[in-house]
Amino acid sequence: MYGQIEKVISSFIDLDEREFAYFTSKLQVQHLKRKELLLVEGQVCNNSYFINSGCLRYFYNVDGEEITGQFFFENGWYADYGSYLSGKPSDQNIEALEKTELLVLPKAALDKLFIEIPKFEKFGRLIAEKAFLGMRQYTEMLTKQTPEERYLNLIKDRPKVIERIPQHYIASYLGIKAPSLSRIRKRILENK
Amino acid sequence: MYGQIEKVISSFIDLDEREFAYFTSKLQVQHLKRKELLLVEGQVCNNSYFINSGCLRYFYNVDGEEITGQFFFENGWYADYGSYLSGKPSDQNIEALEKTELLVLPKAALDKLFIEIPKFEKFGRLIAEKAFLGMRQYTEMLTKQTPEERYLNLIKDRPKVIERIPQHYIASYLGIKAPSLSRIRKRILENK
DNA sequence: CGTTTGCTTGAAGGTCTTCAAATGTCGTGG
DNA sequence: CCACGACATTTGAAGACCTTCAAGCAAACG
Repeated sequence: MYGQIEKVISSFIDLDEREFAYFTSKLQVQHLKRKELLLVEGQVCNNSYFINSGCLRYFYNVDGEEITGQFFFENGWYADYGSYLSGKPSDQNIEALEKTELLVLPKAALDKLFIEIPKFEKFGRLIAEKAFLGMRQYTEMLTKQTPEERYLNLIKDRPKVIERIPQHYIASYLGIKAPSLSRIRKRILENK
Repeated sequence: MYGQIEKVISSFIDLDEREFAYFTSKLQVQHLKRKELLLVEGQVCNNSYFINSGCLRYFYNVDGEEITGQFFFENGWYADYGSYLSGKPSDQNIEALEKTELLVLPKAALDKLFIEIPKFEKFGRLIAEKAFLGMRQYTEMLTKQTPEERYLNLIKDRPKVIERIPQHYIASYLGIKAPSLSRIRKRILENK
């Protein structure tokens, strides 16, 4: 039931058996169907989620058009950090792209863990640091690389995205439109 | 000498007088002239910096061209988080745009504080969370807004940038070239 | 007061977008 | 398990916006 979460937590902090059992006692399982929404714009994100299986994407709306911000796969964490931290309504939507199983960690539970087991404060810091670095990397990708370079690097660095995600979502994630990505793929094939 | 740093720290965690004195005992003062470099690509960032006065910008090179990533003003913090956390060489350069006074907090000192005064672990988490939100906001600005919207919002949200930073750095920060920003400004003036 | 640095402007060129239509693929219900 | 329908991808043509290159002008630092 608790999949790989112990391994993932252990890569951040050392917990003994009792602490881990206490931690898992806070978790709930949640299932999502393909295309089901986990969070809708306007709601407050009061949980963080560990992905046991499946995958999620988050997106936001600009002039009625969806922009995809990121994809999350099994053994990853998701929360709308902005809403989660501030308690304000989210401007994100989060959607399951496949049948997905989540472990839900309510904010109240994690806040309590920060106090009861101070090691978790470090866990919180490391998660935030990692989130920051991921976001910076994404930003630099958008500013440093041409669309074609972005796509080639995505193939190299995150093949899961190429294999499992519909192309028009990938295009949006790369900052271009679906027809442009299609033409980029054609160009790459022709130059091989 | 320690300017506003006490106030800024207090907004994150509560320290008593002794703890704060212990904290400041770790700090060193550093002065930079206009255009002086604080960190050069390839060096490891082993400090974090509190800005007493002046301002900094960080930039990185892409095909010989400088891209400006962010500006930092008095009472702000700066560190190249990527290099700081990993111990790997930085790919950033950091430059003083004005005569600048810094308080230097060595990484070793902060790591020691995490252990000696556990409250600092929370400080570290809050700083990381804030850094993440700032980076996400910047990314969404780049993806959601047109160049003209970005410039208008910058005027509204961060007038200091408009007043104190040369225009071609602002252009780079907004993801466009200097001549384009110049034309945007012209367009705005004409439509008033 | 000179020299460096930054800003503006024009013309030409490139790349992505838009719009639209045709083709292809995949998931679901029968 | 098949067939249908919805959704996704590809492609063409035209257009928009930013960039490039280059030159002239303005401003500001020392």
